[in-house]
Amino acid sequence: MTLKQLEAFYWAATCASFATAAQRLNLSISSLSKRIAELEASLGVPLFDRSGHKATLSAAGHNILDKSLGILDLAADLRSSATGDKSLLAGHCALGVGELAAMSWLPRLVATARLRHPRLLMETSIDVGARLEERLDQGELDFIVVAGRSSRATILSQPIVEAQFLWMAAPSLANEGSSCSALLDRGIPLVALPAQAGTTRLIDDWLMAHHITRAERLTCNNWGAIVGMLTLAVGVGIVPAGWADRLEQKGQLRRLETESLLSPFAYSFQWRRGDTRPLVDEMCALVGEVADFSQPVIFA
Amino acid sequence: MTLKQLEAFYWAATCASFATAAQRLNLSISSLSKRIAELEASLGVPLFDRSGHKATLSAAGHNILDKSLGILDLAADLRSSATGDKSLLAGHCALGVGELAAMSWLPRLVATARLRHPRLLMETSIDVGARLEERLDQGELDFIVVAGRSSRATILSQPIVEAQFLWMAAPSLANEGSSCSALLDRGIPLVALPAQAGTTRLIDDWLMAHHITRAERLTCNNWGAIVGMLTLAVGVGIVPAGWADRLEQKGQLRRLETESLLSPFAYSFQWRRGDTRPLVDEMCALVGEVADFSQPVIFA
DNA sequence: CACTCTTACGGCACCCGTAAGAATC
DNA sequence: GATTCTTACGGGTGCCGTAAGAGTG
Repeated sequence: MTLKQLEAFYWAATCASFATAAQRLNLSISSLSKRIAELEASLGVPLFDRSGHKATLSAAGHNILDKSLGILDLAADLRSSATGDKSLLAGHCALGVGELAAMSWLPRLVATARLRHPRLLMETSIDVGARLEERLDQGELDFIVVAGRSSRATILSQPIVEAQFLWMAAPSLANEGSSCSALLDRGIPLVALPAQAGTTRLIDDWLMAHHITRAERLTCNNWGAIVGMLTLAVGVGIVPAGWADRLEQKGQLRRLETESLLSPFAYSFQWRRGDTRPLVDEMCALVGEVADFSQPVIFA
Repeated sequence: MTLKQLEAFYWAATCASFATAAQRLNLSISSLSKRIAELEASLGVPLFDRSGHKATLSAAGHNILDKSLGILDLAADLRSSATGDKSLLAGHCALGVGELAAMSWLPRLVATARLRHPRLLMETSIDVGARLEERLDQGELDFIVVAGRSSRATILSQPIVEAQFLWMAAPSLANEGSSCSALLDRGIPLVALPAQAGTTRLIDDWLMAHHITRAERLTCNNWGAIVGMLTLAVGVGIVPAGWADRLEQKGQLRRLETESLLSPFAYSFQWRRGDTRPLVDEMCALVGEVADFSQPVIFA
């Protein structure tokens, strides 16, 4: 029994497939498979049930999963306490955020994390919340920061920050004091992210509350393009409050009147249940420090 | 970092020398040395201070000693819980007992242990208490069962059983009702174990209490020989109560009258502080079950 | 000189990745 | 056929023990 075998087993057991686990370990699938086979031989017990299409954890595998994680955690603890690098993370970290985060605080997060943990390699994925959740569940990502809480039992959520969105449109479309619902009623299209995105739920709630059902939708999976379309008077849409201020100062967009504000939109840090690595705690705290959707890093 | 390296480090750190540790691990000294060097390279910190004649734990080494033991314990726990062999010990176990135990309950202990833990190899050492304590402290033994408690800070003691000793002499030396002190006063020598033995302290206490100072002593480090000498009327001596009955029935020895009985003699299970392996708990319980000095396995 | 630990070295075994195979859906 | 995992195989690396070396008391 070796630490490598336990590590291979842990990732194979918690990821959706051996292929995913192998990728996380920078290992070939065959080597991972052999490591697990060796561990099974060493323990004298099959850890996976290979009868089906994909290998699933056996009862014996379930029994030792927690223990193997405990050993790996202790080993990491020993490593960090030996080097004296107080809580210095090292290795490899895969995270996912929405595009809005990518355009605002994600660069700060990576910069800060690299500063505090120079040995930590970070791999960031930008995608819509639903897909990130899927990838987190499959074990491809260590954590994600997305809108709302996850409904999956395998994913834990920690609220991090709230973002305020505002309805806006180009000055050419909306006079000062123009109402959002009036514009939508006039058939001006709604420019927004696709259905899987968290902000789309926010918009739907608002529309529902205002009994607006027949809004025409233009969807785009890129916030920069959406803001661009708004400035070019393609339609109306929502924009983070901080962005709205800047765009209004430049005269590119105008804030719309609404009967009620959009609800503050809660973003949460999400990670896999059972993942007790210090990495998760540290990154959650770090995200809590830097997460701020209101200030875009780059503004055309 | 590997489990083998941690194991090598743990034993090297807790044994008196690398040589002892290597022996416990069934490993050559050079391999052990290299494993430790590799661990140090992996952690980037010297774990031992090699400036002196013998390698001593460095501060960094002290820091990770507990953690490495924790990892090894968890690994052993995982191993046993995976195989389903509920609390089945395996591997190698070195123990030490006095000769009296060797002649009475030690065979029972080994037999019982082998029955419950077929994969456990046992290596028994018979010696006097002081030397066993020394060897336990040096890491050559896992546990010992000796008279009294240890005074060393590095050794923990758990009282196990009390043994009653009786003064006896050959019928040719002592008439029925003869007094022990009278015989000693008449210059009949005392036949006993050497000074390092626990029972010698018991005798000294008794002599002190009875103000007997000028007893002539014949020492021998073998109980069989001592009993033999007693039966051949070489002198007087003490014998475990159970033995006394048998010897008296056969007419080989006669119980002596005394003003006061020898104090009941407490034997204790002793192990190294910090050794939290299940092996220790299990063997302590096992010894508690079988330890009984009163019935010798073989009687001539 | 006795003792403890480290270094050099030859041999064996282990472990990795590529590539092909087996089994399921 | 696509996906998932396992098995065969060549190459390199790691790890062990023997033997010699270095340093201490």
